[in-house]
Amino acid sequence: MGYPREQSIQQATEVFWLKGYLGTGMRDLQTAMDKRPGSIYSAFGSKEGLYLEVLNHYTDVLHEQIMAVANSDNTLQQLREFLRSPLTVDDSAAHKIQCLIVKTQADWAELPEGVKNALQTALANLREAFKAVIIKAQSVGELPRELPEERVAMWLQGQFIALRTLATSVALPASLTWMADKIVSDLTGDWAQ
Amino acid sequence: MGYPREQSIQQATEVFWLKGYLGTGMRDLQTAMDKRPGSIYSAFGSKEGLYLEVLNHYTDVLHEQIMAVANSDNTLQQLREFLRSPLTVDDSAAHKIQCLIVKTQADWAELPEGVKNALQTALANLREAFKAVIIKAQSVGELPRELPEERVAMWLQGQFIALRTLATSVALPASLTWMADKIVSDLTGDWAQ
DNA sequence: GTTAAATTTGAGCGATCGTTCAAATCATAT
DNA sequence: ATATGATTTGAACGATCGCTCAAATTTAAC
Repeated sequence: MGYPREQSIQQATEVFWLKGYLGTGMRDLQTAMDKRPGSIYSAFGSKEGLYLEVLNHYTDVLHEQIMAVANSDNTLQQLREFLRSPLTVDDSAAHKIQCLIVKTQADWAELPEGVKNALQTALANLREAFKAVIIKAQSVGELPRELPEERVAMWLQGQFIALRTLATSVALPASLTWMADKIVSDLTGDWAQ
Repeated sequence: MGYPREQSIQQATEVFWLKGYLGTGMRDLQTAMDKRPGSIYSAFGSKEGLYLEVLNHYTDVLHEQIMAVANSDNTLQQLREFLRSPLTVDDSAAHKIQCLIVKTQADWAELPEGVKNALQTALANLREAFKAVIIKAQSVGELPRELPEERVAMWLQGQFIALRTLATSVALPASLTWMADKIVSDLTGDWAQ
């Protein structure tokens, strides 16, 4: 029972990531998961319940990726790789570039209360992970000690969002790689190229 | 006939901005515009047609704001003001912070082809306006001549998107003002504060 | 004041939405 | 083999979706 559930969540993730929360219909999910409505509802309760599990899984994966940066040596180098990595996917996975949280947040006014809360929590969790990156970079001497960590973490999260959003509409990977590098430069504080 | 049409577009803008393209129903628009369906359809053809006029109007206003920065003296100072300005609206207008184009783009996979094209065009137009700001700043000596203008314009558009997106979920205006200032600092190249 | 054209009205169309639930099927234990 | 519980099925519900169009109303011209 455990494994098929994980698989269902991943299939549902594909759909929500492609179509958004409002744009995804239960029938889309039924097709992607190859399950009938009663089955989905007994397992997840509602469209909202299914989305919440999808969001949790998505956030966990992203959180781990960022914490891997924070736990590495050469933090800034790993951060640069992290920022660059999603910009090279093939066209068929183009919808996976945009941050799922930001994408869902666009439907804010129409979302169930539970989804709104989960989005806020997810954003805060990821901001904490970015903060861990900052602090680690400070501890290894790659960043100055006297930074306002909270604000820099928010700024870094904003840069991540900007990169992922631009990547959905800007066709040139070289420009995005350039921007990823500039972000790291702006983090350290000198304008390099 | 001309003026009421303008008024209708503004009322429709409110709804689309609050609820997004998919989240907005014709009945929401009928209520906001105080018109019955046949009237709206004879004037705008379809929900898509109405949205396209809304998007055009929104883009025009934003384009003018950015060009006002480009046409001012003290370009970077005006840019800072422009980046700061939307972060101080009251809560009832909170939905007007997020960029309408980015918000609509989140529903990408489910949008009519005409809306997709219009979004791409709008983003490109605004990027041109940001580029005009860069070039003006160069011409008055506030930025170095040898910048890659296209990429910096894309970067600046990304910063704008990041600020507006963060502002919808971060409660502290001071942090966002700090970030707006950092954006201008990163544009000139030195890490101030 | 009458007429013709332009505009608005609002009931209602077919399609799709999220969801339910009785019945069928599958799994497990004895 | 058979009984029992867990799971899945799929038809169908009420609500809402974008949209249509004949009828009513408003506007403009003479």
